[in-house]
Amino acid sequence: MDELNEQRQQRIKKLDQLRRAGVPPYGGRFEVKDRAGHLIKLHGEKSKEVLEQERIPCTIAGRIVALRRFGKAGFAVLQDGADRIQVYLKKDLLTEQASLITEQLDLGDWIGVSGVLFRTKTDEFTVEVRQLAFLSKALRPLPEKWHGLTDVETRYRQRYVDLIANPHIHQIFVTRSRIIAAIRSFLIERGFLEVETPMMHPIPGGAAAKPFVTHHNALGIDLYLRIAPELYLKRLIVGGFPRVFEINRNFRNEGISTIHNPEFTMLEFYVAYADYQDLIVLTEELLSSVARQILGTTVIDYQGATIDLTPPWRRWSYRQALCEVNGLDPSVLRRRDEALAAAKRLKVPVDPQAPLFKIVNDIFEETVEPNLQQPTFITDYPIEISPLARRKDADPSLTDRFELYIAGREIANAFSELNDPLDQRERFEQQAAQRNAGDEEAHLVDEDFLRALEFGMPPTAGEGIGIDRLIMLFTDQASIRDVVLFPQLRPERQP
RNA sequence: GAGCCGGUAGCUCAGUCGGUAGAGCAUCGCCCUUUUAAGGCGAGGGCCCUGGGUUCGAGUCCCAGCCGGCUCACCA
Repeated sequence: MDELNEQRQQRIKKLDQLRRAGVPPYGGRFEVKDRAGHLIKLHGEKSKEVLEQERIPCTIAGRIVALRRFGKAGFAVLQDGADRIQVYLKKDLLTEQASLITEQLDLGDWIGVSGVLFRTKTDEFTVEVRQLAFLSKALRPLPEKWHGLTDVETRYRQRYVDLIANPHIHQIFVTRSRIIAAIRSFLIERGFLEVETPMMHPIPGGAAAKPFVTHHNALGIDLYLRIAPELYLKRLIVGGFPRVFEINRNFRNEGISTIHNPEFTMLEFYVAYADYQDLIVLTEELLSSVARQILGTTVIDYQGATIDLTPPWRRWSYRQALCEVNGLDPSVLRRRDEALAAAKRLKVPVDPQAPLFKIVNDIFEETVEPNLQQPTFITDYPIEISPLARRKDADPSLTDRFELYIAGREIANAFSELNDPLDQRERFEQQAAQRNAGDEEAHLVDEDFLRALEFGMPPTAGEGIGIDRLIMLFTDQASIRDVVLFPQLRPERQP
């Protein structure tokens, strides 16, 4: 018999013993009157004498994560959410049935207890148990108490165990939830309406990416899991909602890495009558206020580097940044031969057949992006790589667009939206041509979206923020898998 | 997709030159009514990721594969 089976059998044996004693091993309702964290906050600082005098009753529940028994008494540590509290189980104070339950307890079991708060000889804040309810039996042992669970594969595959064994992981996901809640309330306070748009699209659009395909049987059509909500949110601006946002999943059928999960969470928001400059200010306010609210500071530590989110952040135009970082003459932006030569000199691998904008962009991504550690708005992107953005009035080869970089990564992408339906049709057609030329990620022509624009979309600015990467930044995590509860992995062999 | 690293008890890890598979925690038994990595004595527990090969003999060497991590490529 292998070891897991042996431990499982032992626990099933205890489960039977509970059942024979009339204790259901998988009980029903338990009236929790207190939370460990709240008790600690309210009474955790009180002295032994004060606690003895006040005799504060309490009723809590949780999972047993530590058990120290000696003869006719023992201590258990209950995990209640993010908090742990010690309980004292003394035979003299318990009913016969409760004593019997105590004898059958294992690490991992769930119990509910009622008792009185006190302080032990060693000054530990503790519940002296008078009543004990058995709530649920764990058949599998918890990971080792000292090292916990560290095997990354098991941590991701069995996140439930990771969350039990590693309180700091638990905390990351609490923080994640708080950040998203803070973003949501920031936007709602500013008059945004939260909406939900389709996850299944007949035509994937709003980003350059490879989609997942699925099939609807009754309709007899293929559908695509959305790569972005953008085109639907803009339809809503056309429909007359002046401020909308959506926080939801996007799906992209591409590689997996420390910064890519096939499904990831995206915030997109759209503001009618505004332009991308307004969004620069809004983004500074949003991220710095969330940082203050959740982390208590706008100066954060990310993977050993200090990042200052105190506004204002640097604004740097795409072309200027490219030339300044590499000491290039602006003529490289106009002449393909010069751009190729610059790429070669800078050791940026480029396709010699590629068009000018592609060569320039490759140089940009290779040389500028990784150096943008402090928050930086890169503005005025070329039109060829911005098929949904409005042209700059002063220079129609550029767009009213910015991307926000922090810690060398793109965190946000925003622009004044293209609301000219005729220009949008031309851009789609250019994209379609790029697609025919072999670019699988170029946009498809979305006739219904064009129809919507023809009904008239007010001037609008829109932005997308990658929530997972933002959470990584705010929780100092190097891998997206550590901020996504159930990251995508290859299926394991049936356990 | 490529390169590098890893996979040994439930967990965390050792395993030398190829020679009967080890520790701590966990589990089981006994002792113990204020411990906190409780303690003491004793015991059980292994598909060494999978499949081939070399060898008298493979956890160890070779080949192929599976799973994971990191780096790179693509991307947000």
